[in-house]
Amino acid sequence: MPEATYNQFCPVAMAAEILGSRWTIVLIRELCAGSTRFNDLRRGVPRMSTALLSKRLRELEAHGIIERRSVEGNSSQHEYHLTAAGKDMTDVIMAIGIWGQRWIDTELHLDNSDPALLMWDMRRSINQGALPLRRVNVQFNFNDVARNEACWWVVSDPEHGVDLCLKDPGFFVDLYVETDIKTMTAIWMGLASVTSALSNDKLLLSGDTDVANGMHDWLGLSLFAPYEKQVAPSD
Amino acid sequence: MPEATYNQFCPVAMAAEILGSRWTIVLIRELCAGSTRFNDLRRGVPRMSTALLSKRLRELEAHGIIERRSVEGNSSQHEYHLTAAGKDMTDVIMAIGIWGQRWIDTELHLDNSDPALLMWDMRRSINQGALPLRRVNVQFNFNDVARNEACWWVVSDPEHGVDLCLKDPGFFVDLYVETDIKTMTAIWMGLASVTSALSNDKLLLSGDTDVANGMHDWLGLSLFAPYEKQVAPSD
DNA sequence: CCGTATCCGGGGGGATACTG
DNA sequence: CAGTATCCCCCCGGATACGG
Repeated sequence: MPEATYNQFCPVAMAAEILGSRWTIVLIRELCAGSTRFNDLRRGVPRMSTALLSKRLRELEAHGIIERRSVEGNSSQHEYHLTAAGKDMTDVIMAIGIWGQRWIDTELHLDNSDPALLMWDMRRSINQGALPLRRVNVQFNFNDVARNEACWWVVSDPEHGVDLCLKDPGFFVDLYVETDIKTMTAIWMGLASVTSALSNDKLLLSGDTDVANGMHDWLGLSLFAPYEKQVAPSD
Repeated sequence: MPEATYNQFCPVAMAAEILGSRWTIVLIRELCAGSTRFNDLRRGVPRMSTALLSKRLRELEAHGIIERRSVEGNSSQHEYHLTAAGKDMTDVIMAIGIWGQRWIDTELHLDNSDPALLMWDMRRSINQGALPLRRVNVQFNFNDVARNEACWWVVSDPEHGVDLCLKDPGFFVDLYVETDIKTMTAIWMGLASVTSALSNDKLLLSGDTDVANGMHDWLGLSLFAPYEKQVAPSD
């Protein structure tokens, strides 16, 4: 945090002194999305070093945006929770995200999309209510991604929530999803639909027909998917 | 602008790559407030070097947020206008400002408030409709500010708009406003009222009674004044 | 799992001077 | 008025290794 402050009384400038440092906005987004544990936060900001993450968390705490709590029973475990001020920051994050969704040309960013991050975000928005009332295991295969990050399992269990695995959990696979990372990202961001990707042969579903047909329901999208892009894509 | 990008497809992260560099948020605020000329922008971000201002303007242009136009008749004069994308950024600036107004403790910032910046902001929000339909000249005296920035004249003319002068324009003075910089800033930010400052003897008005009595009307406040602070001030 | 400590390079950006 | 040009320091933040 630069003590080289803007020296302005304007609330925008004062808030900008917090938001202006690298990674802070993205980190707050991850906190607003619900992550509370250090390693969960890491998954949402994978390219941020642990040292910097730790530093930013202390800064946010000092600014009264988050609160650090010990997990009961284990004093070396901690959780980071948004304060009232932090929850109120959701409005800021949404405004920023809506602007980005509407005005930033995405082509470039789609190409080097990180599968781990995509799956981490997708996991969070899976709509269990649209899945059968039993354990459902969906295997995602990305055909254009390095082998060690190409295959993911999303296990939805009415009792345990949704789990994301990079190792085969060994369960029966209800649905196989085969696609490339760019298509999957575009769908999740609301720039393409399951239906259109299927008819383009960019997306292949095999397995349980009901689960396959319901994909556009149980696959929740990005919070910003509803906001239509206002600029034409570059290609 | 760091090419060291966040490498995330999330719209929040993509927008944060623009907003995250120093001064950018404050500069966009000034653009949203209506400044279009280089030197007008400077007055809104007085501590920013011209070199950096120029650089940021080029970046904003590259991002499609502003458009640089030549002033007709003089090709060496330029104006910076928000594009549609830039105008849409107003929502982001408002969200940030509202958050700042509600949650940031202002005490520290009020103390080193810059009178030039305050007057520049105040000038913009003067409500001419609440002033007599003639030229009105209000002289502000700050009793705790270095001599060369202590005295300002605000000249409102129905035909020419509102002008701000640091040199005596020589007109008859309709109203003298005597106060300290902290009080004036607090009033403009909505943290104090003209009435309360008068009764505290922090503010002294002399001259035309009508203009004095109407001050809380013609003195428009900060855009963020209506939003109530959610945290108790530190002192 | 949950961080801290330390090193170190690159560049962001402040200051100053100068031009058309 | 509207910027460029240049210097150069400092510190942000990436990388790596290590402790509880």
